[in-house]
Amino acid sequence: MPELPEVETVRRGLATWVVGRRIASVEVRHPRAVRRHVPGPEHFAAAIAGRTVVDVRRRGKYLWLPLDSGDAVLGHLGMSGQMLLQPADAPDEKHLRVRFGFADEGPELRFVDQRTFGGLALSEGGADLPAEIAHIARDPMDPDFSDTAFVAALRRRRTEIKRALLDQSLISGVGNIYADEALWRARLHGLRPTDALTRPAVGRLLGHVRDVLAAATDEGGTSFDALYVNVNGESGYFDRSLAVYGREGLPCRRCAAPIRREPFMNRSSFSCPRCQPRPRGAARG
DNA sequence: CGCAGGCCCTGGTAGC
DNA sequence: TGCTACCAGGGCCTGC
Repeated sequence: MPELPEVETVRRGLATWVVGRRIASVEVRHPRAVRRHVPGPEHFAAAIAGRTVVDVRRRGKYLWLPLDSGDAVLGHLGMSGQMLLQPADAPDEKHLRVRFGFADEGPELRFVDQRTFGGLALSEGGADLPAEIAHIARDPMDPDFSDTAFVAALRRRRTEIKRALLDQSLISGVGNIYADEALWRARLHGLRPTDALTRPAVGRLLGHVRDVLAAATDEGGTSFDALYVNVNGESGYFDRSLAVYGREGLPCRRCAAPIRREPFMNRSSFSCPRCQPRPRGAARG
């Protein structure tokens, strides 16, 4: 569920609360949370303890905390990951995975993750950009994202447009929710073949992707339940603004046709049957 | 190489 | 009531 707007909301919260603070202790409560850190949980904890957080950065759905050692704590929230600032004496969350205590004895940083798809790792020398995520494309809010290169790369693909939007090596930060929302705004069905889209059509779609990501970030992200929250445990409000996602059977906000839901990659796609006609030859869901 | 699909997880809920 | 089945889904990995 956390896509770019949700991760950016968390990044901003962390930037406010942890930059400039020295980490005094690291406690890994569940080894799966640091499974991407090959040297293991003990190494993870030892390499971070004593270091100061100097920044909080993001690319797509990945976050990282550059440390004064030149390394970085790299994190992904997966589906249910949370980064929470909590008083040190607050009771442990049920799904607390990693706890960071600070030398100033102020609020702790806690990584909480119910479904454990998320995780943390120490990226050696990764303060600027962790090598582990070098394959992740820039996201569309990155000032160095190239629109023309994206349009060209997308049109070279031999796949469907929604699959391309979800491909983090082509454009990062977009997940199932915002892909559906951007496609609705662009009046494109997700099964449209990428190589049949014109440059202007892809350019318009990219504009809608950017618009919906920006609007959702302004609202603090989207949340349907208590799983996604910012660092203070608060939910965003963008779910009120969704046009198609999760709105099966409800009227399209443009034309009032009932929103349809179709199976897609073991999950669901939502679209308007009138504004977003299924392309010729595409199998019915 | 590009692309498609399986798998990892667990809490909530629908259905019987 | 209590059980089971299913669903949510991002990214890594494998196989074609």
